[in-house]
Amino acid sequence: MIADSNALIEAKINNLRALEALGVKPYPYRFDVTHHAGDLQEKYKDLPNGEVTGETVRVAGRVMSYRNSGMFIDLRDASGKIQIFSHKDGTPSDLLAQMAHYDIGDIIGVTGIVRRTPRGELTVNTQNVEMLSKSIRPLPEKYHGLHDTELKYRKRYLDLIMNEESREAFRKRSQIITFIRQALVNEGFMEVETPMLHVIPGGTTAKPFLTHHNALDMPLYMRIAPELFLKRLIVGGMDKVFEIGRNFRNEGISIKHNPEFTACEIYWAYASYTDMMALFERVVEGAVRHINNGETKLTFGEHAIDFKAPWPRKSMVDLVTEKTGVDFAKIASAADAAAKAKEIGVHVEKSALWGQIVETVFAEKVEDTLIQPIHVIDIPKDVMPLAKTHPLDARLTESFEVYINGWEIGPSFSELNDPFDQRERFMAQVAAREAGNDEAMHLDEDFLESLEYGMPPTGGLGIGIDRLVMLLTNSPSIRDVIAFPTLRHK
RNA sequence: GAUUCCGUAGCUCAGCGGUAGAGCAUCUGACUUUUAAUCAGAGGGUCGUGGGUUCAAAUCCCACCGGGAUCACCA
Repeated sequence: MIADSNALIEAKINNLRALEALGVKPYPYRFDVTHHAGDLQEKYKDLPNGEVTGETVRVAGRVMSYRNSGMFIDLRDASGKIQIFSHKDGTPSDLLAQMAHYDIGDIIGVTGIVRRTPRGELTVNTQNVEMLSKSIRPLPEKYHGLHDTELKYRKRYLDLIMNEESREAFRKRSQIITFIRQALVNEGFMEVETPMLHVIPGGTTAKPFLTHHNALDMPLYMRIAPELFLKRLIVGGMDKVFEIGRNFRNEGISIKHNPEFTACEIYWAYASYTDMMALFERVVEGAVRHINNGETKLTFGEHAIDFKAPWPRKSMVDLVTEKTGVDFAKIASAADAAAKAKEIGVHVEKSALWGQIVETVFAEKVEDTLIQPIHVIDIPKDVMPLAKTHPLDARLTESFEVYINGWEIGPSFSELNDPFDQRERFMAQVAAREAGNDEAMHLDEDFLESLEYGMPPTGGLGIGIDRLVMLLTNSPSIRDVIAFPTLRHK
């Protein structure tokens, strides 16, 4: 019955059989929980040692520790821990006989009186205990928890049972997403859902996953970004929309990349990128305060990061100049730019455009130094095919990317709504694709048609939720904030 | 994809050419106001898999499987 049975599992099954022999049903249907451990800890935090309350509670959770032959049990639920006390003089003997067959890992429900022991531990004095689910597999080592990274990712439930840091990271993830959603709704944005199965993958440059619809007998791509559909909603008159959801990119896996990841994309009609910068700051600073006792300062690794807005705004070209001494704004041709890049030790492709060269130099020389939050603005048009041309420099766009801890947290721009300009940009992408760049965008005629009906001037914004959660939970790997990261099949 | 490190009991880890080890967990017993409970005893292993070198391999070499890290594309 158990695929990989061993002596430890057999011992627990023996306990299960012993309970059944005593008339206990090991997998009953429900239990009325009246209190949670964490709430009781909070409610009675000032209860003096040795005091007994008059409160009878019903708590349920997992047995994490079993001491003095079961007289003391540490019970943990989603909110925290509470001790269970069953003294032989105060507990019915038939109940004690059952409890002798309890194991660490079992899920039990306890009815009893709350007190604080003379040693200071908040405790429920047993009146009744019920087996709610018999565990038949051994838990990992109680002190060190589960360290093995592969096991943590493949059996996340064990990681969550054993490691408080993991529970905390996923609690905070939920709080961050809930905060962002609520903050946007409070500002009048409407949450929408757009397709994850795309006929044409669009909205960014990335390699897609390809799948197939049987009934329609046609290929479909998993979305790499929701952008083009959200803009269609803007065309349709939904002036403030956002979507929080999964994107899929068929690219390398790393400490900062998972093939499926969560992004929040926001579109705001009649706004421009400056409005989006302020919105970005409100949302992220607010999220930090929300999970950080109202404070804006957090530590990530060796860095102290202050999320307090406003964040500086510096153009990508100027940042490159500051770091390298080379002012690419004064270099007109791609060939000269490439030569200059080579001079300062940055390798660029022969076919690279001016904007691609600037971005490459930025990525190699500047990115890692941007620890405190900053808006890197006015990104070259060559690498931003969906952003409005900058009114003061046609080589640039009205755009920004937020960098924190040297990571790009999210891109944003004034959305290109000129259908003629957009068509030209798509054609440039098509040319790049034909020249061998398999990440270049596809031509999306249907999207162009929607722009031709007229899209208002619009600000757009994307936030990489996983990276934001990493930052806010001091998690060095994206796998620490994605419950079930993509792994090779074993 | 390249480079590099790791894989030993259910878990956390030692051992790194000469009989497979510890702690927790498990089992038996003691103990009944403990909290990494304690004390006494016991059981538990195809050292990731397959090949090779050697009198002898967990240990050295090669391949493969799985994982981590770094690098490249990318949020």
